[in-house]
Order: sequence, then C-alpha cells, then structure tokens
Amino acid sequence: MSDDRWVPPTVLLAVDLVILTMRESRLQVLLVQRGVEPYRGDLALPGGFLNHVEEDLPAAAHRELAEEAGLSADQLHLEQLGVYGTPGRDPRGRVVSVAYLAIAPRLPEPTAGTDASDACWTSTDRALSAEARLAFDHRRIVADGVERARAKLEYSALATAFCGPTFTISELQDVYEAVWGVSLDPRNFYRKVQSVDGFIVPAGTTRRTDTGRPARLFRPGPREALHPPMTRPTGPADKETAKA
Amino acid sequence: MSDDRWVPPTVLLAVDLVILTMRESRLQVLLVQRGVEPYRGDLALPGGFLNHVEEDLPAAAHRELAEEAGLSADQLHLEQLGVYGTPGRDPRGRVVSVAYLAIAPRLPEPTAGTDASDACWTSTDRALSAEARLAFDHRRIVADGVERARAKLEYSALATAFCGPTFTISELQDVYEAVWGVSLDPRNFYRKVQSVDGFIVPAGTTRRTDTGRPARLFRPGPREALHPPMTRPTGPADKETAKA
DNA sequence: TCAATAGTGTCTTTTAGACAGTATTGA
DNA sequence: TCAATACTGTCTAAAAGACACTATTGA
Repeated sequence: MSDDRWVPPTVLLAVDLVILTMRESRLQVLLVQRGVEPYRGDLALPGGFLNHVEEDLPAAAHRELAEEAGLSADQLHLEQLGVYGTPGRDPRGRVVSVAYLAIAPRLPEPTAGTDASDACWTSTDRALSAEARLAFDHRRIVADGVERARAKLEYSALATAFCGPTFTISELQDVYEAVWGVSLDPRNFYRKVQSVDGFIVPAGTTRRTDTGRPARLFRPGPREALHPPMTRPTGPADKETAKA
Repeated sequence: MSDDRWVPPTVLLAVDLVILTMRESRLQVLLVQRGVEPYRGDLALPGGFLNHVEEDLPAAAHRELAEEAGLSADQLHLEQLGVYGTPGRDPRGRVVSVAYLAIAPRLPEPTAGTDASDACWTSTDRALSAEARLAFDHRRIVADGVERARAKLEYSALATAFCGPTFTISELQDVYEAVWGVSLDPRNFYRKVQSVDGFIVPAGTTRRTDTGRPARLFRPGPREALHPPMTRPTGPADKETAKA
C-alpha cells in the first residue's frame, strides 16, 4: 500500500467557457472551429490550457474570454460550472478541464476582428442536437451550462445578466422565455418581477420601439437571491407549441 | 505571443470530501487531524492526491470515502462541489483540488477501526466558527458544501439522503431543521411533504419510540426535483431563538 | 382611425402558515 | 390516568394563473 517511491501524478489543466447570450430571441452559445488536432474542424468551446503554472483559474477564464471572444470582465457574469476530467476525454493525455459559465448581454456583432475570428454564435438547441459535431465532452458541458442557467433563473437575478445596463420588462421576459423554452403571460410576468423586492429598479426613462407604447426602463436591483422564486411553468407547454 | 518551446504547465490534482451527516440533531462534517506537514495537527477534510494518472475523479472520491471514512458507495449521495485551485493554497506546489459533497445517513459509530481512526464528526457550526483551525482553504470548502446542501433541500429530494432506507416524517423534519437552522411546524411539514408527489412513499410499517404514538415509515420516492419546492422560512426565526 | 405593445385591475384557484383538535403509544 | 408524539381538519392570508380592460405610441 505504501511505496516510498510513490509520487502524486500530475495532470494538464485547461479552462473551457460556456458563454451564453440572447440573439434573435434565442439562447445562443459561442463555439469556435478547431484549427488543430485533435478534433480539427469540429466545433468546441473557447478555452485552453493554463498559461503558466501560477495562473489563477478565474484569471485564466477572463484571459480566454478576452482572447477568444473579445469580452472584457466588466458587465459580465462569470461562475464556475464544474470539472470535467474523465480519463481519455483528451487524446493528448490526462487533461482536466475547469468549465466556467459566462452570461453576456447581447453584443454588437459576432465577435469580428478578434483573435479567434472563427468563433460563431450557435443556438443551444442546435449545439445540443445530434447533427452538431462537438469536440471532446463539450456537448455535455454545454448541456450542463444551459441547465445551470435554467435553474438559476428561478431563484436568482441571473436573467438581468443577459440584458444591457438598462432593459424593459418584456426584454427580461424574452430571456425567461428563451432560456426556459416556454411562453409566459406578459401581464402576470410584469406584476411578478415588480413584486419581488430589489430584483429590478426603475431607471426613470423609457425606450421607444418601432411600434407600440414606449416601455419603462429598469436596472438590475441589489437583490441576488429571489424570494419567492420565479416559477417555471410545469408540463408540456413549451414555447413552440404555445406559439403554433 | 507564440513561443515554439512553450508547453502547458502541469498541476497536482487532489480530491477533498465534505461528508455531511446528522448526529445528535445537528449537521456534522467529518474532519481528520493531519499527521503530516503542511498544517500538521490541524483539522482537514478527508482527501488526497490521485493515486495514478488514469484514476477517474468520482473513483478517487469513492476511494477516499472508503479509506478515510469507511463508507461504501451504496446508499450514499455523492456530487461534485467545485474546484479550488488558488495558487499558494498548498505550500507543496500548484495543487488543484476537486471537492465532492457526500451525504451519509446516520452511521453506527464515528468511523472506528478505519484507516483514519483520527477522523471525527464535528458540528458544522463548530467547524465554521473562528475557533476551529482548518487546514488549507478547507473552511471555505465546508462553507460551500453546507450552503449547497441548504439550497438543495429546497428544490430536490436530497434530505432523504440523510436518512436511512426508511424514515419517519419527523426524522425528515429534523434534517430540514438542522440543515436550515430553523424551526418548522410539524403539522404543516407533514402535509407539505406528503403533497409533493413522489417525494416520499409509505413503506407500510411503523416504528415505535420511547414514548408517543408509533410513526409511519416512508421510503425515498422516485422524484428527484421538488415542484413546488420546500419553502425555507425567511427572516430571523432560527432554531436556537425559536426554541429558547 | 388601427395595429401594436405597455401597463392596470380583478377574479379564481392554489398554496403557505397558524393552530384547534383527535389518535395511539408507554408509564 | 397523563405525558408525549403522530396525525387530521379548518381557517386565513398570500401568491399564482387567467384574462378583461385602459394607455400610449407610430402609421
């Protein structure tokens, strides 16, 4: 049991990012096409190995966020998602990857002119479908990230991270509908988000759209945990069926 | 930016366990006294380095569970808690630790006769208090584990993992009260857990106690997610104040 | 004017919370 | 019998869900 010569094994440490945003009223994830082996040509999450042995994990996540997506740390939610380290998941050796979940507000353009201009936004439905070819175990990581986002919309103010500095209530509702894949009653939604104290606070101004009455603008409130939580509709009433 | 000689750095990978159980109507965590440097003599979570470079992470967690606590995989909840890899957290080098959260039913005795007989159950209140000396960043890991358990009692059937194969409703209530640190109305609790379909199912038998009417026994039901969730009382009504 | 979106009010159903009261055991 | 715990019923307040209605814009 005890071998004096035994030394603990070392592993390669990588950081992978599930970057979610709202585009075209859909939940989308940033994927890059791999230019090198293994899985050359397949889609993968942005990420990479630690730069040096003393690099901090959140620092590495922010670095990849900047390098591969051109996103800065300001106004962006970042949290650890989990560790993926099954032996054999990477043919190059024992690679253990720390996955981070990032939520970004809608961005000007699909990250043109960045280091990784081969990055593209893909709807999570498509990324998780059978047709998409994802490298490594990245399909599972995306699925876990989406599931985390779904769950956190219920009991936290995470939804505001998908919006800009100010947003309308129907924008916020679009986030809930897209992430949950359901259709919500605008009137009850309006009442609900306003009644949860500290979730959103009025910004005082309004925003016009092409048509209809201008909507009041709101800012994220100080409240992080939602009590009582937003209730996710149960049963088979998903958005597609409901709108059909 | 691109140095042809650059190779990704390697790190040491460890697994640490937050093993929670109910003892004396309190939430307790298993801690071991370190026999070697660093932090020799301080309390620490059970855990250690990977045995070999191809060892799977859940396998390593189960191995430590058996070695350091004498617990087998049967009838024990195990989930990944997170990664703790701040540079400098371990003076021996860059050590990245994957923390697992284990929930065990009340056990016969405080793990006597095992490999690590210096293991002892400590109430989480005590482990998290200022007086306890915990090695590395294990105080934070314990805090995160307790917080995870608290949150999951709300929207999952995790509480049954603290109980044996069969249990009474008041046993289940004790779990909620100890983990949340609140006092709950037994009659409303009784109605509530029975109304959530598939949470617990009657086992058909009863169990006598020293005094009082025998209680019906229940088994964990098939439902993992609780809809609607158990509601954690808000405000300053904690168990200590309530019982004083 | 109409079409479209924003926002309010009101009713019904469900659920949480408080708590009186009955049931079944051991001493 | 009494003390102690298990369990049931009932009332009230709060919240969810359905949906009619008013408000404010551009065309």
